[in-house]
Amino acid sequence: MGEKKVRTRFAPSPTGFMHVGNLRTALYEYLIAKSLGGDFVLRIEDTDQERKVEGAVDIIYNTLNEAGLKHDEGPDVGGEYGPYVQSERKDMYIPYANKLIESGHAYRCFCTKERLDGLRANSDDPGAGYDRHCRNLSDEEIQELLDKGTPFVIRQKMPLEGTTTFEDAVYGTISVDNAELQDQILIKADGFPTYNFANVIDDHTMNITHVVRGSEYLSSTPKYNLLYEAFGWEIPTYIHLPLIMGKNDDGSISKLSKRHGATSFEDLVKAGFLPEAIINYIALLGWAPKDNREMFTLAELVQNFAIDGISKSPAVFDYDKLEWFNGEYIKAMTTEQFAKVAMPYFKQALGDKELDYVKLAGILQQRTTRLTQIPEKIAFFAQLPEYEKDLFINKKSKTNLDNAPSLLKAGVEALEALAQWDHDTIHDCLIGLAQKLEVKNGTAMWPVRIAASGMAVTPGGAVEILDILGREESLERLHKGLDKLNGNN
RNA sequence: GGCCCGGUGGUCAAGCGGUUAAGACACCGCCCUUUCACGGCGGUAACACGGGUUCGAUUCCCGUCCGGGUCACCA
Repeated sequence: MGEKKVRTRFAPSPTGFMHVGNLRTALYEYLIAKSLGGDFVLRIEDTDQERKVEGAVDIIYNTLNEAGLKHDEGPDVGGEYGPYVQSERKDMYIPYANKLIESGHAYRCFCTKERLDGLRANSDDPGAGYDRHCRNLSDEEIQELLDKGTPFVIRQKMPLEGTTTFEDAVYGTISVDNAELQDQILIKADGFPTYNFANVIDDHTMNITHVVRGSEYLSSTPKYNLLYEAFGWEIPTYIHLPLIMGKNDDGSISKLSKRHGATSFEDLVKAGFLPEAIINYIALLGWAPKDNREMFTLAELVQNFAIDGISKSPAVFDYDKLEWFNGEYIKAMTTEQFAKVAMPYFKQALGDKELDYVKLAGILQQRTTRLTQIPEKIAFFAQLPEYEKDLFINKKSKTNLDNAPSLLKAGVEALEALAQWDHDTIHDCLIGLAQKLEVKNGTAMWPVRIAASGMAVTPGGAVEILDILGREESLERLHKGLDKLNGNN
């Protein structure tokens, strides 16, 4: 008799984007399943017909795919517990709800939406809820309403006293007074189940062993438990995750949401972050390994993940740290790999201009932390920007407007005499020049780099820039610089 | 407001009765250097507060304060 196979599920509702909080939940669900040799299933929770968004399901597939979180079962890959879309399971829920009515754990509520709204409006208690008006209708009353075709919802009949207690794998034992629990709706007037009800039915019928979700569900978990108990079903292992928070403009902190900037996976990718870096970073938002390690591939996370490493306290999403991770991932790539992911950004800055992209990638790789930084860093390759003479002044390099003209002139002459134009030749030429003039390397290099780029800060030094620019364009730019220094321009 | 959860540097986070309270990001210096980066070295900075329990509390208990979550025919 082996243990039951571990099964976790990611159950997003198709809202049109994948929030990082959801992605992190999906990641942990994946890691828990895989680290325990189990299955990770995808279920689409689309019971809210009013909120349907076209194409939203594809975004879920794409994100999971780009993130590498491969699901074992789901609407697209199938499985023996289908269907995996809740709207397609619609007919399953009502019989279960009726069973609850029969056993006295639920009842029909004929109250109108207007009455409910009025209830809230007339109360000064912000926590006021449903007054259980229909909880004790007589059989005759119910039959009469039914005969008239009055629309109704099905509500869960909560115990009026006592407490409900459950165990959470990260938060421990949690008890709530039953009196706190609302008679929540199980089946809506349109016949669709609410999220809370569908979840329990689906998790049970799909044999989910570990229910992993954000800690915002902590306080509604007793309601779930009561449902499991009413059906006599085995209660799954609960694993609630600490929330991911965002910093507001005023410095306060709240649950990460749209107002905190780029908070969907897509936004982040658009902002120049690599999927691997995003995954690595969010894995550490709420979980820490036994040792001090920070860099993890997905496969390494599977090997190292442990539920007892999950934290209880909320974590603030830190873009700086994400950016650091991104830089590390960029540096870890081969130059060819980097050139490949950077290509769209090269094109964006350079248009049709043909340069040696691998060389370009070589000088950019060590100084790029976000792909989107690339265009502005290399725009000067496409066109020499307008620049001020003052750029030739640099204290550290000991250059100024007095010595720059002769320095640059000597540089141009030396470079023009070159039989070959490649990195090493240019390098030796300029170093040799510095020696001949008895100045620091930097003193000879500075005016050349400025004239070649028109920028105070560039990726790569004078040698690299000249090499990439090529002989003709380099010399042309250097002459322009000379003219500028000599006041002919 | 009721209920639930949390509280170690600015941020992430080790720690699980005895430590000079790790590490990472960010920040600040210095070094390296043809600019900026990268890299190397070093630095500033934390156990929310008050009571207990204990020989001894960051660690255990209680209270206070602070923060967050939740109270929908949303998920």
